[in-house]
Amino acid sequence: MTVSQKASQVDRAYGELKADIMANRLPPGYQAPEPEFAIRLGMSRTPVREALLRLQSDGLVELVPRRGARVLPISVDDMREIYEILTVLEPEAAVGLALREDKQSIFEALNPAVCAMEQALADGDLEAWAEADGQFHRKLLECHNNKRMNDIITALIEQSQRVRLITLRLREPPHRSTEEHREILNHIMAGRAEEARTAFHEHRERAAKELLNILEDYKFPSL
Amino acid sequence: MTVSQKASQVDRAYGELKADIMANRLPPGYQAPEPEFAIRLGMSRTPVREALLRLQSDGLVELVPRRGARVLPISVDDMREIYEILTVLEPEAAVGLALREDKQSIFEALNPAVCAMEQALADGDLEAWAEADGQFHRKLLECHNNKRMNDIITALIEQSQRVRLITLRLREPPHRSTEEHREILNHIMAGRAEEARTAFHEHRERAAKELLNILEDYKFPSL
DNA sequence: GAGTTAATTAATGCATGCATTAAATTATGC
DNA sequence: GCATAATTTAATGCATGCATTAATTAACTC
Repeated sequence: MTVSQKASQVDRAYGELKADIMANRLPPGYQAPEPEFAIRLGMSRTPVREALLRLQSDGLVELVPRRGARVLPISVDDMREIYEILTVLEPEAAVGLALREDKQSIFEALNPAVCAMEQALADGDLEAWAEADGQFHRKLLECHNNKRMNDIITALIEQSQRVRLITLRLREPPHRSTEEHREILNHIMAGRAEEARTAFHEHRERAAKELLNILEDYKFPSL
Repeated sequence: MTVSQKASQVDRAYGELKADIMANRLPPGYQAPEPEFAIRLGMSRTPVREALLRLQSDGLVELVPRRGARVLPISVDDMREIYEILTVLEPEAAVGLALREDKQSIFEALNPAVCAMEQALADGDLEAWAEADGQFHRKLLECHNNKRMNDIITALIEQSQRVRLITLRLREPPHRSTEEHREILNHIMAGRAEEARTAFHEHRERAAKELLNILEDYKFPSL
């Protein structure tokens, strides 16, 4: 059994604030002094501050001297930054998997996610699709044994999560994207490392372009 | 003039500890409880803890519950992780520069560093060479406008800094490496994006192999 | 009324104290 | 002796208090 590490106040604060931010309950731009968060969470400033510092290093929040913490908005430029990194790092992880021996475990980790995407697409369930998509990317990283890369990518995805949530409904049903995932998995399983890289790279590139277009079209002030 | 933001205790603690770690005055594996650092630095636990948290998110230190903070050793596997990321990210930054319009400012930023490397090599001054090398990589990132990428790479380089310091003397004079830098700069200036990427990629790959070989040959327990 | 200065308010940085609880140490039983 | 239990020690998590200082508001002069 998991030794349910009774969560510290810091963990609670971090978890709740992060969840609130990601779900847009604490919208981008929201700003409040530490004491306010402390009251809201029913604890003293000390653990709250530590949680805010973590969120800051996650890139979700900014601590502005004298004015408290501000939930960071995400601009088009931020998305560009994020996608530039994702488009080279994730494909590299895929390459790593393609070169691995124990393909079976990889398949077991990734195939369910791809199947779930296909199913969700057929059902027209966008939420489920997004969840499965996230699953695929998380599992892929998990299989690739590079903790640092995993952490980096995870943080970037979390930063861009809110934008993706919003744009999810503004785009066409993700047929293409779903196929690409299947294709990437096939390349990995067949050990075609460079093909896997290219496919993944194009996948992210296309996604990035699509997203940036939407953002520019709709002229979101900041998200 | 710069409004010399009087440094907070946290900044001081962070700065000193980081410097001590990077210079191996606090050697990898060194572990001490928070109060000890506090005494050493002549301040209370509060700012020390915050500094340690920062160092933890930098990947230089680990906070072990009940046993204080431990300076993280770097293993061969860590170096692999780090170089896997660097070998794809930095070349991407070089591509970015190769595609830029304002080549002049790029040249002005990077050329001095390459010249310094060439000079230091001629002088047989390894320290100066390493410094110039660092300079080149820092400037390159600075020119490329991707703050996130900059932060990520900087953190990774800092993590591996100590190892590089040690291995610096165990390798051949860096003729090849110096030439590669010149070559990369030439590609960037000529707008040959993909060539810049390849050259940089190979540069990092070679450096990584060299380093990993040394580490394996000398069987460093952990650094 | 505009601009300046004084007074007030409140956020933060840091120190400190204390309860909790894990480690370490000592004592105890077999 | 060795294993276990009891005791002591000490690190940490968190709350709190206070001095400092930036923002804000009020007062005041011209």
